Amino acid sequence: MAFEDNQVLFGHDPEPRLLAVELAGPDSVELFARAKDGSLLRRTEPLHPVAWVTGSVPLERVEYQTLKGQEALGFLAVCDDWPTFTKLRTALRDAGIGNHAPADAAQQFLLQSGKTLFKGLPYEELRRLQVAIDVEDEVIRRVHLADNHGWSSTLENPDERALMQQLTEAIQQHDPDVIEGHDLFRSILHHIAGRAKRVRLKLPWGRDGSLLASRASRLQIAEKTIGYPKFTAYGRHFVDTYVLSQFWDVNARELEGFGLAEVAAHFHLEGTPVEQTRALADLLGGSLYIQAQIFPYGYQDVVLRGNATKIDALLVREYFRQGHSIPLPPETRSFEGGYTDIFFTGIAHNVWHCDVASLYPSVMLQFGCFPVGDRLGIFRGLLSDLRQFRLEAKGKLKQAADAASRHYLNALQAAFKILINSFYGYLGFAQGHFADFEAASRVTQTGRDLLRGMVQWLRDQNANVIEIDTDGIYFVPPNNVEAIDNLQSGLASTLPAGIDVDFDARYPAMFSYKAKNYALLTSEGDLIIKGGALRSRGLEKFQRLFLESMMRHLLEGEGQKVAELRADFEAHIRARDWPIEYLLKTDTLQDSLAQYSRKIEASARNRSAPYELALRSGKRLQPGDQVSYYITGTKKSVAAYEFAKLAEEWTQEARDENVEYYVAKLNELARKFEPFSRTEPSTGLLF
DNA sequence: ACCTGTGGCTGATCAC
DNA sequence: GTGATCAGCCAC
Repeated sequence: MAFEDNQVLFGHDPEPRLLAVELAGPDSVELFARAKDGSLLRRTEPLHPVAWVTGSVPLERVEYQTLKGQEALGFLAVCDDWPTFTKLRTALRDAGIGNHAPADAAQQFLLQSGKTLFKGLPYEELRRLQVAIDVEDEVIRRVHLADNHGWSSTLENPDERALMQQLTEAIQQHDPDVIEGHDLFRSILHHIAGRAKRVRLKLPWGRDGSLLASRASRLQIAEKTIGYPKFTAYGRHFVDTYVLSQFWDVNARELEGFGLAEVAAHFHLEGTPVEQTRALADLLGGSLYIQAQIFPYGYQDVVLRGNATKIDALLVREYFRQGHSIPLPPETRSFEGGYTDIFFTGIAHNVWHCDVASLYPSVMLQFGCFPVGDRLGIFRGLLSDLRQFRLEAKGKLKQAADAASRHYLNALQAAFKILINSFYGYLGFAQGHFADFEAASRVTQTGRDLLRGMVQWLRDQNANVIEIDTDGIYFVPPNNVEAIDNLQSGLASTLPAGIDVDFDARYPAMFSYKAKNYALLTSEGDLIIKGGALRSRGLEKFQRLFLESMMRHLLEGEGQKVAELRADFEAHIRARDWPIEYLLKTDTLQDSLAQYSRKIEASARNRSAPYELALRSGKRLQPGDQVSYYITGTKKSVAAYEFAKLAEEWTQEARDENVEYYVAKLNELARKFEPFSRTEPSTGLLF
């Protein structure tokens, strides 16, 4: 059976080639689909929005159904139409009645029908339009367009109003399913909508001729909350490659900045901005196209919603299909996480790494850590199927001959991986209806126990354990050939069934600094640096470069060269002959400027340079925006927020960077690592 | 309006 | 100076 036939995962209605769902009338949605001959199909279907409720409020045109089981959200309120649904939501809130009432029509329809977008529609058949704009003095001068079938065009018109009119016509004529752009929401569409309003031009970008619309929204990406205007156009999806880049970097942490030029350079993408945008969307968006076939959300929302939320929607869809009640999200409580420890700091040689293959998913399945409220066992079934599917997809990927199926299978396995890895997080997700903090706690407890057992076993074999973090161990193997031969099988035999350990890498040398902070030298001579203290973007570039060179010296047994390195860096700072980029600090704003000011007013936070600069310069910066700055003055101790200047204020002529301040920083850094460069060139005695 | 989790390190600021 | 606190970023 193909994975696509799994109805819990891909939905219980296999209707193929759907493109979009939109609310078309009070009680109907319009469905868009791509016919095999390439034409656009449209039809309407009825929609009766539903809400899950703990009790009822009397309201006309609302009918209540009793759901199976004993969970708190035990009734389904079925509304005649959308206005009634809106009234119901208000009434429920006013009456303080617990409920779950998804306020998105496409989600409602997809959830109820079991349909999803894009099933059986090859990625290439999606009509994607890429947009970029040239802005000079706040005025839009040119619009660059391209699509995924080889067409491209640049619109240019000194009359801005006419230019945007041309753009609108191009969109209507080209009729894309997806509009892609880099910083599409916060920059491109924001500009276009702003300018259009100014010149009193309407933007009928919808497939029914309706106008481009927007509302303020926020995006949670790891520790960052990014404010943005969420634009919508009827029958189309907006995909922002800036957002894709942000999500990608949560795991990679490799991007210095998030502008198109920087991101494209990082991925070695050639061509014009629109071509780079398309390439980025292809590179980072593959799994989202699969996700759209799985989750009851529009494509645009699949991109913008969090993984735990999407898993919740899968569970709710299946409970709806079975007419079963669902729990309210449980009361939150904190719980302990992974086991992290460090047993040796300094330089070690011949370092091995082993880790437990997908620790948390394995623990959940082998130790039965599942949501207590999931009476139908959907969570367990999904997780177990997904694991199986991912293995199968990877197997097929190995055998796939043509590029298109390789691309598809790779996207498929990537989507499965993302989902699998989100299941543990879902257990501790405060808004998850089936969240279970006890279960989450058992998962991590079991993980910690397993790791402790592994560490003890390795020590019993006379291995030297250096550092561990959650599911992996760095260690120096015993000095005994037979013991080494049996290390992997021996360790494996101590572990429970279903818990597999991989010995996945060996390194000639490791610099172990602090927990979650270390550097590895590969046998190819590459340096792998981990941890905020050693490679954070919060550090100035010269500090990162110093650390990198220093660690290379340490790992290559040339610690004596570090003193020279420090002197060289100091000379450059004093000579002021580095580009200013070496001295810039770049911070990402988390608060809005107004929030910052309020907090300062209330003494709820300290002053900080990037916010002060943003306020002083009058720039309208939002959460998620980055500010690059350097420190001026002459004394080594200065309050950064008083002496900071924006990067763009710096000039070659003035060169007013604070030399003493940066030299002091360099010396502080060198001093911190000085003990490690004094270590004798290793004789292997350390391990 | 939106949200997957915990653990750990560092620099900046500020009260003492 | 020192310690506490916050913000930011990173590992898994």
